[in-house]
Amino acid sequence: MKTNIPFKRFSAFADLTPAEKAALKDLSTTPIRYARQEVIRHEQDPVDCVFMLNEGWVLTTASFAEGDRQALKIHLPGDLMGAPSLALERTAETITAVTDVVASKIPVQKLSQIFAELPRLAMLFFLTAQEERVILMDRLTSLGRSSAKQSLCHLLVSLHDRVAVPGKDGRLSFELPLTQSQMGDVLGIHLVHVNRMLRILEEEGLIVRRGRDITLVEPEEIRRMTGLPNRRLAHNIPWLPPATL
Amino acid sequence: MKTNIPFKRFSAFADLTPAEKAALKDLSTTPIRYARQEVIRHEQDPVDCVFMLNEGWVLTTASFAEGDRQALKIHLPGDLMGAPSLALERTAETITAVTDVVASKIPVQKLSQIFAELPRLAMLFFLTAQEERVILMDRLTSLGRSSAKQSLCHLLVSLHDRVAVPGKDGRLSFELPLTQSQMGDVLGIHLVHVNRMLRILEEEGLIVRRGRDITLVEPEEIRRMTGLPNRRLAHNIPWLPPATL
DNA sequence: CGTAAGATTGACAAGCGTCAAATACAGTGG
DNA sequence: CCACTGTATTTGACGCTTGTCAATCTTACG
Repeated sequence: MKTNIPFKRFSAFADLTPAEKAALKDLSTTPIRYARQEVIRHEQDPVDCVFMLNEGWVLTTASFAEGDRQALKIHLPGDLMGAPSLALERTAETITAVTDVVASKIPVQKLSQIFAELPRLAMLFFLTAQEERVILMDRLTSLGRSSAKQSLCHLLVSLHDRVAVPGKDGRLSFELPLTQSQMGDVLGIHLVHVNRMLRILEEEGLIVRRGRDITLVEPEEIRRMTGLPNRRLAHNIPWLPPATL
Repeated sequence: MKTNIPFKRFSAFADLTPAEKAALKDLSTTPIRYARQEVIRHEQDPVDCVFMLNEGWVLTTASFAEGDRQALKIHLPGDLMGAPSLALERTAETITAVTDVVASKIPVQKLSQIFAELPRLAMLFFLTAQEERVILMDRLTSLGRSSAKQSLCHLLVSLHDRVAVPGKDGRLSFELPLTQSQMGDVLGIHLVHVNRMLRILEEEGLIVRRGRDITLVEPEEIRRMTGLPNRRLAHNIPWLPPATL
């Protein structure tokens, strides 16, 4: 059940036809390498493309007054990056490489062409945007209604669900390349408090940390603690526009 | 420069052709009336339509543990409601009438038809979803990085920008049908604290309240206090798919 | 081996939540 | 028109979560 990395999230909604796969492959230009910490696109820049992330972790942030910033999205390979700014005159988000990264530009004209020629694919773009709204809505709920500890749990299970793979001991674990400061930017709390909460979760035996590796010992317990419902994506949506072969 | 209320936000991005206008008009079924406080759609319901709001104020919320809830969006006439849940098996959002409301259902099949036949309109739906993401991102920043007072300012200017009309004294003011408890749901703070912050803003001479009417005496000062940048929507986007006449 | 970035810890202060009670207001029925 | 009743607003007191400041310790890396 392995799919092409780019746009892998589309396959949740529908199986792509050859024509659709070809169009997606044709979408991006030459992949570009970015070093750790490098800014891929800065906020206030003019909008002329979106990005497809091929390798590495990327953080999208909005800057607030005086050095404070809020992380808006943690991007993993297969993610479309920078799309929200399509609606704006100037970019709202700074896109920064967390690790070494490979990404490719997608010119807006190419996106437009998809909408003109492959309506079902266009709908998948639309649905992915709605999915991102749901993710933001859940984060808003987490930030607004729960404690820092609960928000941290939400962050950890979300990442766990996206990237965890079985380790030697059979337990699911993953490498977390974010600094505690960056996690604070995601959660809207200060790094000192991130550290406190991580220590508490570790003392409670819910997680284990070794270097950058993190293991959720009790993933379902942690998920319960978030206070948020489990979302299930729509699959094989029956009402999509007809597929182009 | 008056436009049809439904989908009025589309006109920010492009001028609609007659065929596009006709398709939008054909989109919704018979308008339905909902009384104040009535639930239009409950979370966990199956997803079979979205809604167009024609009249009144609507609050979209997600429930958290034990009576706590987070407001995700304040809907005003012309807004598409319930779209994020299109990506899900079950609805994520409870849609509730704040005032008496008129809204119409849009079956998903009709939406699909638009994508199949009117690519430029499809792109406008896509861009509106991205705009909503930006709005959520700014709210996330506001919640995560600023004080309750600043968040409240953000809420007030946002509503001001959307609905304020000149009053007798020439100042812009508007009717705010939300209770302080509902405002707390929006801001992720408790109603008691909403009240405190409103009083402080009033003591500072930044706002004036009379019943449900609220006037921003110093709108630009309040906007500055939010700490967020002014966003400007893209206008007359040059790269849209060709229009269908 | 030296340096810088990140992690950790402690002490204290501030913002906001929580509880509780009083007041104002709107809608309803007599 | 008024009394009644539920809902929304307002205010005060107090405590907990989180922010802030500062110092130390660890790790990564040249």
